[in-house]
Formats: sequence, C-alpha cells, structure tokens
Amino acid sequence: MYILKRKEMNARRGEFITPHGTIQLPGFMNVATCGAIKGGVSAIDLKNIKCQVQLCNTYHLHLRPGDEIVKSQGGIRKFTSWEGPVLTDSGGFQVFSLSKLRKISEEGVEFFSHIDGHKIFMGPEESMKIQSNLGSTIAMAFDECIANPAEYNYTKNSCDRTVRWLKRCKDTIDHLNTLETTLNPKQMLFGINQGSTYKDIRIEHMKKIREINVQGFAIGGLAVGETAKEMYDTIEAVEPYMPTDKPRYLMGVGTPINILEGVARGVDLFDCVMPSRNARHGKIFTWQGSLNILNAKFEKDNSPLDENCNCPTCQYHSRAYIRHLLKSKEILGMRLCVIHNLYFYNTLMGKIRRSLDNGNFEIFYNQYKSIL
RNA sequence: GGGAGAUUUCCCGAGCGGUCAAAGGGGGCAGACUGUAAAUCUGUUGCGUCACGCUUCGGUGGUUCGAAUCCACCAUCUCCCA
Repeated sequence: MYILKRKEMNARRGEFITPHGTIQLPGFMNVATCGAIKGGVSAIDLKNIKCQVQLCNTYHLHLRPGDEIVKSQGGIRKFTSWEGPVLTDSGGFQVFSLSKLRKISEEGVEFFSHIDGHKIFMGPEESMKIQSNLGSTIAMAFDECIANPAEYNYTKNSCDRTVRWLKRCKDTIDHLNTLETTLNPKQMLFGINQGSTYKDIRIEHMKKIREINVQGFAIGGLAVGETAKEMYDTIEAVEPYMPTDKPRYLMGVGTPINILEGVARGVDLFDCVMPSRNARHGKIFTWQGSLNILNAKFEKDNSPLDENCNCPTCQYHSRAYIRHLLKSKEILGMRLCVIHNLYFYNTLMGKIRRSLDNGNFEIFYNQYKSIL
C-alpha cells in the first residue's frame, strides 16, 4: 500500500508498505543481480549502507542456481539472508541487452544462455513462475525494453504486445498467489511503461496499463542511449498519466543528478548498477562531485574518500590505501568502494526525503543539482 | 683455457637489410560505465616548435643508397667441453 505524505514541486514523499517492510520513498534499490551486490557486499553489510530494498534478477537466478533451488532454500530473501523487501526484475532487460541472439513472438522471447549457450524461452507466464519461486516482494512484469533509437511503428506494436503481456502476467501471478505451495501469497506486481521517446506512445501505453490492477508502475526503456533531456521530457510527458496512489519506479536510472531530476518529476523508486559498477572501476561519488580514486594524484592522499561521509569505508580507510588495493586488484578495494558508493546513493535518497519532510526540497534541488 | 648462444623502447618479448619509433603482453597514465554476459571496455605510453623533424634496439668502428637486422673488436650474461 502506498501512502503519499507530502508533495513539493512534483516530488513525492511517500511510504510503500509491503509484507516485508515499509519502503521510504523516494528510495533507491540496491542491485544484487545474482543475489549478491557485486564487489563482495553481503546482507551483513546492507544495514550499514542504509539499504532499504534489494533488486535481484529473474533471468540470472533462473539460470543459476535455478529458481527451484532458490525456492527450496526458502526463497530469495532467506537464501541471501536479507530480511527486507526484494524486487525481482523480470528478465525483460536481458532480452534487450542480449539482443544479438533473440527471437520475439507474441508468446514470448527465445534467446540463448550467456553461460552455456542453451536455448531459453521466456514469456510472461515463465517469468511470473520464476519470480514466484524466488518469492520476491515485488515482481516486475515481463516487458520488452526497446532499444534506442527505435522505429515508431516497431515501438507501437511492441507496446501493444507489452500491454497484452502485462495482462498475462497479472492473471498468472493472481493464480500463483493462490497456490498452497507459494512462498509469498502477497507477491506484488508492477507494470512497465514503454514507448521509447515517443510521447504519444508512452501516454497511450500508460493509459492502457493503468487499467490493470497492479501495485505499482515503472517507466522502463530509458537511459538506453537517448540524451538526458529526452529522458526527462519523456518522464514529464507520462507522469501525469501515472496513478498518484501507487509508487512510480524509473528503471535502471541513474546518475545522482538523474535521480534528483527524476524525483523532481514525480518518481519514487530507482535502481542502478552505476554506484556498484563504477565503484569496482574506481569511480567514487562524493558530495563534492565524483573522482577517480585510481588517479596518480591520490597516491599519497591520506584523507577518506569523502570528508563528509559517514560510511564504514570513510570511517576507517584512506584514499591512498584504497587506491593501492584497487591497483593491486585486492577484492577489499572493490568492496570498500562499493560500500561507499551505495552508502552515498542511499544517503542521497535520505537527504531528499528529509528535504521533502521539511518542505525545502526546492532549495535542496537547486543546491545539489550543480554539484551532483 | 676452448666452443655455442644471448644483449630490443619502464619490464617481458617479437623483429633477421628499406613499408621500424619498432608487433604482442605486462606495468604506467587517462577516459568510459545508467532494470550488470562488465574485477569490463577504450585511448595513450622515446623527445620536440608534433600532418614535420630529432634521438633510440649493450659499446665502438665498419659494409651498404639505406642497419635493431650484415661484419670486426670490446663488455656483460647463459650453457657445453676441459
């Protein structure tokens, strides 16, 4: 259940109550594709980085270890020892990112395993079944994430199919939730809006999917090569057609500034690989802007990654040490950077929430949009 | 004491007369990364007044229009025979 507590500009301060805990919104979901945040971060660390929600992937966990295995271990939450809410992505993005080897039909998508090359078929029913086995808090609809740029007619047809797929997802999850063997009878479903950067298609699609009774809506298919302005314009175009009493999730986005701009346009939830991937590659987010800790100028720098950060990494370790670890390919280097960057993202969301609580989001927005 | 082979740009290592400032790794320097096939990928790595010029392939001479590449001697290292 979504509760809107405050609103300023278009930004929404809300709460999303789930059977696995309440998510404070706006919020960021920490990406743990294969059931672990890459870089050696386990559930032991999640509280320390202020994680609210973990995001795991249907496709990856289906391939390995297998969703039946995860189910046998009590579901993805017990399996990973993370007690909070988990959102599972449907595999729709993998159809897009593994696009070299795929065949899309009304039924679903045929593509090839990136692990051993075997043929896989996934459609709405398959994705829902897997997500049900994973027992996540929120399941995402199986969609087609359309590549950018996309032809108008292709986009339109794809979106029409995505509406039909959402209906099938809804029917399937409703059925699965009634089964006695289900891990999570209250598993929720989010629909996904597509339409590339065509505003009319986006709006039409949104109008159709909002007719289906799901618990939240996502904007997908953005940050796939279009400019930031196109992305913001697209969000602004669809946002008025999104239900106000349900959370809005901008999938796969983004940079700190993307997130701030998203919040300002009425988005509640985000997820992105960027804080963890960039951390592994030495790109560190700080309240003074980003830096590359691998740069020679940090060789003898004994200050923390960010003077103004309270994360575990910044409490204990210096830039010089972390640079050395990363250079030496020590796992600890990546782990410390990932912890810092995720703490930064989760703290950014906390600051945004506090500014909304205090009624000074606009001030916060204007202050931070130049430094993030 | 005699014989064989080696010595290449920061390191390893290719090159065996011109197309060589010299392949490929590594290391260094810098950049990218947006629902993670990503501990990955890209650029760069002799010097300068940088679409041109200069100085490099153990050292010194030599052969040649032209040498990292051929010859002589020297230095250092490795192996084999005494």
